[in-house]
Amino acid sequence: MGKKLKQWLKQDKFEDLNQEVLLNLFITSYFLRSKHETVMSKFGITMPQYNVLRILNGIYPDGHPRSEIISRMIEPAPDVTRIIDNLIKDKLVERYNSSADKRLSMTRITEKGIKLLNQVHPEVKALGKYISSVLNNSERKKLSNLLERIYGVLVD
Amino acid sequence: MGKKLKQWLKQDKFEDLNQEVLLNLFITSYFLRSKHETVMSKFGITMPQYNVLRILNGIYPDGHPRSEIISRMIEPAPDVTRIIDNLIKDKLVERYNSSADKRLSMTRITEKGIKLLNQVHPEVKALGKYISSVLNNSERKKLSNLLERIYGVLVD
DNA sequence: ACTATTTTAGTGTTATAACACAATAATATA
DNA sequence: TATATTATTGTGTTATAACACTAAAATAGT
Repeated sequence: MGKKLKQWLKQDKFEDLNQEVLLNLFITSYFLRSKHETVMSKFGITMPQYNVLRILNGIYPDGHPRSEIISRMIEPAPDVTRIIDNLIKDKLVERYNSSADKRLSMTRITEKGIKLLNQVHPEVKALGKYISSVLNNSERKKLSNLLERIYGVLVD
Repeated sequence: MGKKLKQWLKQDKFEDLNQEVLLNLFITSYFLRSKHETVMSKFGITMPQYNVLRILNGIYPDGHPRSEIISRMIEPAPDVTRIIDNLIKDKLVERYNSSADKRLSMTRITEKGIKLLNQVHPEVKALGKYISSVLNNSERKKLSNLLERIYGVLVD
């Protein structure tokens, strides 16, 4: 119990169970995010960029205003403007103006962006399969449920 | 099931259970890290800085070489040199040379650093109590166990 | 209809992170 | 012992993140 945690941190005791959960959560997230980033870098994009592409792909052929993109991100980034700027440089997305609300700066994914996403997708899915290789169906459901209860109060 | 996740991402369906677990993990980690960072910023330090202080506190009055600090971090940072530089500016840690191995740049926490850590500690613990307010004892143990099994292969 | 407030985007600046590289010391090998 | 390899740290550079601020347009209130 807590053996892996001890190995990771080279530490042999912890404050209490809460701290143990907290640390395990951070470590697991870091572990998986690293793997994720490795995949993304193979395609020349970063995690936040992938996130934006994924969101825009969901509403293609329409686009989203900047604020909407932020609110749909896993980790809302304050600097989405520059993330989009960089995606535009690579022609993976494009900006256009909303006729309804002139303040809004809309962004939509391009065909090149979709093509890239389709290449990335299988590798992301393979990464997901790793999880099912270590946890069975009911365990994954249980884990998902426990996690949602932690951040759940926020979205109540 | 997956209701909170849907609310967070404003998305109504997911690839599969693996993706659901992955997303919930990232979101929960982000959620807790944000709370953590808010606490830290009240004391004028960042998360990586807190991490280093916590590690050095564990071996006080001795110190650790840079490489050892990195290997004990939750998220190993490549740029620990500068993190330490900043901590030295605030006199929270200090450098000294190892007589055994002249390559090593040792760092130890100062009394001021320990004092700060003692102030931060109750607030971090309060954050931990949040977890026990939403998950009971056996649930936290279960969660911890499931998480360790995900990153566990790495430290085998 | 006019004014105040709110929402939204982008920019400028500073700090931090990521990555490659150089320098020095220890260790391994011949 | 002499040399090659490895380990460790620090620096230089570039890119990204964080934060405050400005400007413009929409909305609310009078």
